[in-house]
Parts: sequence; structure tokens; C-alpha cells
Amino acid sequence: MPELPEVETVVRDLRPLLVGRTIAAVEVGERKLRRPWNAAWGPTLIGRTFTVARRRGKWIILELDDDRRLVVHLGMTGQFTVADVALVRPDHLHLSFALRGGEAELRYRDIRRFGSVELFPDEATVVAYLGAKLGPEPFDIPAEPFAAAVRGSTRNLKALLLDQGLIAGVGNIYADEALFLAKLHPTTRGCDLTAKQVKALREAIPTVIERAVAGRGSTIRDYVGGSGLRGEYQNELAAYGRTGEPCLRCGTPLAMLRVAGRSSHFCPACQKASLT
DNA sequence: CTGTAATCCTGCGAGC
DNA sequence: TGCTCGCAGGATTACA
Repeated sequence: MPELPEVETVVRDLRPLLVGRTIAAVEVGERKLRRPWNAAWGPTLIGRTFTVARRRGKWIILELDDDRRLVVHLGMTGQFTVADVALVRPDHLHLSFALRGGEAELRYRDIRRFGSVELFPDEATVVAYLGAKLGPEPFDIPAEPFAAAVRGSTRNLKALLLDQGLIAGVGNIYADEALFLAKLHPTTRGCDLTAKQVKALREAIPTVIERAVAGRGSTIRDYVGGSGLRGEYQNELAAYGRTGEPCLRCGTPLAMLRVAGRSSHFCPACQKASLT
């Protein structure tokens, strides 16, 4: 569910609630996550303090004072929040980390269990793991390598945008939003873009992501930030989920197409299939 | 290298 | 009301 803006919002929310706090207890649910939590990890975390909360692509990294890192992916329905222990334990809660002081706990909830929470021994192993699969963040996409990758590929633009190895953090919502902003059709092949169009695409991505971060992400269904608040950007979306509704630029009803295995929303009038 | 489909899961809305 | 079907912010794998 969550893409870069949602994950960034979770991290920003968690940071002031977690940094400096010490783990007092760890509780583990019965059901397995996509990449299962190792039962041996829990006891070793007691007494450890969170020092840093950060993000890389759609991954959350929580650093501990012994150099280890909790690495979390929210999958489609993951929720990572600090909640008052007095609040009723929700269903689908898989992990909870009680914080010293007694009044709050860090909770990992995930209905579909596509997400994961794992412990890494140090930064080097995290870099080895994530670095191998993630490209640059949307805010610093290097112009030349990006242009070469796009124009050298016969893959369609939707598939390229969803490729975490090309750019980290873009998912189905913001891929559609970026293509709408750049006036590009999701099925257009990378190799069919002009230099100008590649530039428009490269610039549209951070623009869209930045706006969504400012709006605390989009809550379509399950997503909530680190303090349990819903996002607000779903109301600002120009393409995603607006099939049949008028294009905000030209009024033409938006269309929907299955591209790269995902539903893709676009304006058939201002996002023409490649003709250059 | 491509694209497509299936897989991992649960829940919800649409349609009958 | 109850049923089935299809779909959902992701990532990986198998196969044509």
C-alpha cells in the first residue's frame, strides 16, 4: 500500500516518538509475515534504545544503540505506529515493542502480511541488502544515467517507474501521477521518448512525490502514519482512482488500463500513446 | 531481456 | 441477506 510518501510520513511521525526510547519487552504474534520474524531476536532487544529513524525507498530503518537495525517493509497493508498501551490491541497485530516508561508501545500491524520486520547486525549488512535492489531516491535521480536507462529500454514507462532498481520508492499511485504530470502514456516504451520527454518524466517524479509527502501521503484504504493518523493526499490525486472522472487539464474522462500487471489511470487525450 | 501470470494474504464492494 | 468474483499503496518467481 504505502509508497515513498506514506513511508516517509510514518518515519517522520515515529522519529519524535521513538528516538531515545528504550525497549522494555517484545511480543510476537502467531502468524508468519512474508519474511518471518526470528524468535531469537526479541530477547536480545530488551534494554536497547532507538537512536535513529530513517527511510530508504519504501523501507523503514530504525537504528539501535548497539548498531543493529530494525528494517521494516509495510507491504500492502502494514501499519507501524506508536500507540498508547491503554488503546485496545487491534486484530492483525504481529509485533509489539513495549517502551520503557510503560505508557506506549511500537506496534506492527499488517492485515495481508505482505510486509516484514527484520533485524540486521549493522549498517553494512543493510546496505548490502537494500543497496543491491534499490536505485536512487526520486529527489536525486542522476540525469544522464536515468536518460540512458530509459531510452535504452523497450520496457513501457509504467514498468520502468515501478522498478525499484531504477528509482526507489515509486509505486502504483505515484507512477500514474508522474505520468499524468509529464503527459506520458503508461504503455509508451522508454526507447520511444524524446530527450525532452525523459527530462519531463525525471522532473515529474520528485514533484509528485514532494507534494504527496506534504500531504502526509494518500489513504486509499488501510494506510495510517506513525501516530495512527490517516493521509490527506488522496483528495489531491489527479489520475489514480479517477477512472471516468474528468481530466483536471482537459475535461476528458480518464481511462484505465492494465499495464505491467497493475491498473493504470490516465487521460486518453493528454497522455497520448507514443507517436514520436 | 520482455511481458504476463501466479504467488503470498485478507477484506471489501459490486452484482446477482 | 448471502453468495461469488474481482480488486487492492508490493515484491518475487516461473514461464512463454
